[in-house]
Amino acid sequence: MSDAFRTTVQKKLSNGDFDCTKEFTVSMFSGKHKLMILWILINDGDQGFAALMNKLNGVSKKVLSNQLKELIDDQIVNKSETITGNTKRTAYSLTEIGLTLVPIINMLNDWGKDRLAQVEITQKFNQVNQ
Amino acid sequence: MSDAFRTTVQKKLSNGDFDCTKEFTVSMFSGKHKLMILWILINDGDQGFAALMNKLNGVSKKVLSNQLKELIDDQIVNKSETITGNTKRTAYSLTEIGLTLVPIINMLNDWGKDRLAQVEITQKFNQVNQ
DNA sequence: CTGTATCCATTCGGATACTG
DNA sequence: CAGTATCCGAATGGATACAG
Repeated sequence: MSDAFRTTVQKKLSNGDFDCTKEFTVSMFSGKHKLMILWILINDGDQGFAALMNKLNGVSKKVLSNQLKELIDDQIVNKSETITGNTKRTAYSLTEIGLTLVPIINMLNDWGKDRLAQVEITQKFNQVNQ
Repeated sequence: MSDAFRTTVQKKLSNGDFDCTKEFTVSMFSGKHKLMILWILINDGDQGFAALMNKLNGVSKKVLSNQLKELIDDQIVNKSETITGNTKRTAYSLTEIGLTLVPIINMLNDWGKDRLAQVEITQKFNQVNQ
């Protein structure tokens, strides 16, 4: 899923058209890796840039950087930098607003799990009857 | 949002990788107009092609056609054709599986409404304090 | 009315090289 | 470690013309 949502929603909103509330919500996680980024922050806690790179398996730095920027822009994710001596440490974490997305993400996960289980059963059923 | 989700998720699934349950759910409505299509079917009941075109405001036939095809493919939407005499009537409706998305879509709508209200209040607050 | 076929512009994400 | 810059290919959506 690309981000036709985010751009379109932002245009609508800046034109005073607020009839896109559900699209607005989806635009929070419509980047290809955003859901997974949020999932990691929810389950594994705060993460540095490299840790996210590893856990995301196959994202380029540019893309990860962009998706994080948008999440920060949308106030879903917070970036903190702590400097100890001459080493800088970056950490990304969920904001309070980001935390309010957790029930939604869990619901998405549950629906997908149930649906995939259904599909699997159907496939087996069809195989048996072939 | 484009449909990087749908394609990616389908590839993962066909490779036996089922670790994308939430992405799978989002892929159900990741096309630019799918959420709105579902919203219309939920609130206004079954619709013909032309009715959807009108209510969607600015979609091209090709795009609408594609998004409907994918929704049908995902078993979220059903297409029925009734022929009376020599006139054919097409109607799109939600399937039983499609109906199970309703709570999710309502949740998305609620979150967006609340969040936009927050943002609006914040903006007014900032204006007052300028 | 309900689409399909073609062409085109834009956007998004991936690979790679470079920087502090 | 944490990015930015550049170039590129693929995918999406829009406009328009044509068809059953």
